[in-house]
Amino acid sequence: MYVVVMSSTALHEPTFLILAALAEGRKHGYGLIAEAEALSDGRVTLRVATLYTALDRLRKEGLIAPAGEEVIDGRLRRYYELTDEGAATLTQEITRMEQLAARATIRLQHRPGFAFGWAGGAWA
Amino acid sequence: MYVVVMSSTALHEPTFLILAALAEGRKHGYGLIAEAEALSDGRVTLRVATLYTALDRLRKEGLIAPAGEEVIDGRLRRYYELTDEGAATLTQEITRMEQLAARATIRLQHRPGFAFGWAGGAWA
DNA sequence: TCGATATGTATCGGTGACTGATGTATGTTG
DNA sequence: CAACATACATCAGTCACCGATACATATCGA
Repeated sequence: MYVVVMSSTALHEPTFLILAALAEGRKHGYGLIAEAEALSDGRVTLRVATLYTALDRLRKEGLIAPAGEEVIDGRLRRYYELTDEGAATLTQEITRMEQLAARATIRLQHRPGFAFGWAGGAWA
Repeated sequence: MYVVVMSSTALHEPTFLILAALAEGRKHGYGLIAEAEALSDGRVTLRVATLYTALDRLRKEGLIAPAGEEVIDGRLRRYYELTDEGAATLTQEITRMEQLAARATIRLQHRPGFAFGWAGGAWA
């Protein structure tokens, strides 16, 4: 009998951005930094310390896997790719975010004094 | 001249749930625990240590404010409510989550080997 | 009546993800 | 030739979260 392990703990933003950046295909460390910055409209700059510790952690968890090494212009690139489990985790995280965002939006619209989008929004 | 302070750091899930739970109106500590559990379909149980340290932090940051105390059945209830700044932060966080979720979804659909939803989904 | 459970507040110490600083090496640019 | 960009990596510190614990009152079942 199998037991499905539900981690259920929400991903932190840097971790989410790494998985999302890898969804398109394999990338190396510095490529991930650029992709995460693009994904967040320049809001988030992945720090190298965050990146490499996260890559190591995610690899141990089986969400990503090494996908070859190349030397470009004399510099080593270590590539990573999403595993099927990583893609599943990302999908689950997306669902969580969408659902929470939708529910929070509804509650905000029920907020006492909510202005309904126009100035001085009283019913009369 | 005003400078808009962009915190830009993503909220952690417990913190987000507290703000979202308060969006409807004022609530007290244990009410927030119940509401957070409902918001997350029972996935997240706010821990009291997390709750009270978060309430204190959010109050200092001006995102929430005390909203009265009552004694119900001999037990004290301390109520909190969202400030306008807290509502703005929550709105911003919702936008962030929706945008990242949408972009991650697109990248997942571009994933090498993506099955397009049907079994053995090859074109040939 | 008495222990267990639920409600309600709060603190302490530990864990883990993130981050600033720093290190090493090579290629490019002014 | 110095500065900068690319590319790898580690260490120590911070901070939100969390398990454990504490205290008080009300309720419920044996």
